[in-house]
Amino acid sequence: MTRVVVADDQPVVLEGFTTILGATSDLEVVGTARDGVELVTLVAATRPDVALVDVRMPRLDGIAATARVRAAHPGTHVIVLTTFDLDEYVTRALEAGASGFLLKDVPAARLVEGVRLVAAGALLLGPRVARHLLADVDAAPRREVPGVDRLTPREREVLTVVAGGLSNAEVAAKLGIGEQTVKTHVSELLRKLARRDRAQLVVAAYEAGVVVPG
Amino acid sequence: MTRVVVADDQPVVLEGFTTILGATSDLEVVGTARDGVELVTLVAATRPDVALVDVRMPRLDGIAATARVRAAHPGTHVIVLTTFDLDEYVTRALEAGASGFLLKDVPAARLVEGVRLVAAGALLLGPRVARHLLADVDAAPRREVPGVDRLTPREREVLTVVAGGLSNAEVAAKLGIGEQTVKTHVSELLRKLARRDRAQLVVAAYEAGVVVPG
DNA sequence: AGGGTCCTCCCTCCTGCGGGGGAGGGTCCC
DNA sequence: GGGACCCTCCCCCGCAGGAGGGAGGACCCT
Repeated sequence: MTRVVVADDQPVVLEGFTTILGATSDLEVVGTARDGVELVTLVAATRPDVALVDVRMPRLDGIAATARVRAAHPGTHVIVLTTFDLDEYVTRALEAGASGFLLKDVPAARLVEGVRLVAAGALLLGPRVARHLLADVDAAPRREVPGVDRLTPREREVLTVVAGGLSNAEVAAKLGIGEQTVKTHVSELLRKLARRDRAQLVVAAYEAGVVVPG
Repeated sequence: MTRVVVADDQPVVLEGFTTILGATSDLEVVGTARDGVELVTLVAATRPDVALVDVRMPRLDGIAATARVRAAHPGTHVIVLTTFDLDEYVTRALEAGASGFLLKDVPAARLVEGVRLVAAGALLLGPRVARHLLADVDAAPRREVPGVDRLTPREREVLTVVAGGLSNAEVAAKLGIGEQTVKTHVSELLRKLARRDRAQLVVAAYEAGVVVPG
């Protein structure tokens, strides 16, 4: 059962969302709030899986409320509700820890699906927001690790898994190949990246940005 | 009715996804492909709403196939299928125009929900991918590593050096102590941080922010 | 049709690593 | 004085990890 709270200053919106979510067997609305302050208190009291939060609210707006909720209760994923798909809210909301956006006139089916996916930890964005975000990805800070560019796709994949701290046998199981094959890939990684053992391989992976901490 | 095609070189995957999607009333699998070239032809012929595409395929890989599909038919939204939700394919796939990622062992319900949302134009990312993309936006979210606060000063020091990829003998030389002593500290680190080997210790160090890449 | 790359898997050999013990000396504080 | 830590060092032992080979099949490009 996924537990949800809804925050909006418009009673009609509150009513609508509660009705839709309450009609779904695996979703449950455990509370509603009419402003940001109420929301923060409500989340602290009910510890919901998902919070639907309007951007525009009295006393404490949706962005600030999202930041407080995320800071105090990381287990609660926030979906920001907007009337229009305004880009300027998007970045700030994401920085505040929001997991997704929905328009207030979203079809019932999509609302339900979105809540479920966000509860599972997914990030849910509209198409325009996506492009906006991708611009930042290109600026990802990576250190030059000599040899990473000469890795084959499979080797890169193995590196990622090894960098998670898995043993050869575990890597083999995860990739569905033999342990001997993993050893071959690892040896090749050590040679190409000029490292000595898998611990140094983990270091190289973090330096190269193949994995990101956090 | 949402029309879907599936592309994967593994018949079992093809079969599984087709069965799941076919059992849903508003989804319809209108074709399958075993490699990228087949996929491009299939999309041109059927104009589906969503294409589920494996990253690893013969002849034309999933990334390249995605780029061609998106260029020729922007109305078709692509979901990339991966074994992991965080690997070197993610960024390239998004640049190629993919709308989302799903693990091959995704639960049926989430698969169906994901397909519907992507068909509607949403961007769908897993939790780890989301963090990856938000790495530059989000302000360095240091993960809580249980036990790191119970380390003695010397242990913390050893951890930092070990996280540099040094062997026990090298750590000993660097700290001016015996190798046996280093082993004792390392064993203690493994125990307190609940890790198995020094590779996992390196991971823990990066997660805890004891060392910082870049 | 052939050369090159990649992925896959097999073998032997040996070292470094980590588990599981024990033990002495140092400081600090009760 | 007697704990309670912390740092230091020692032994034995089993094993995963890595070196150094070889080999077959699939694919790609020319």
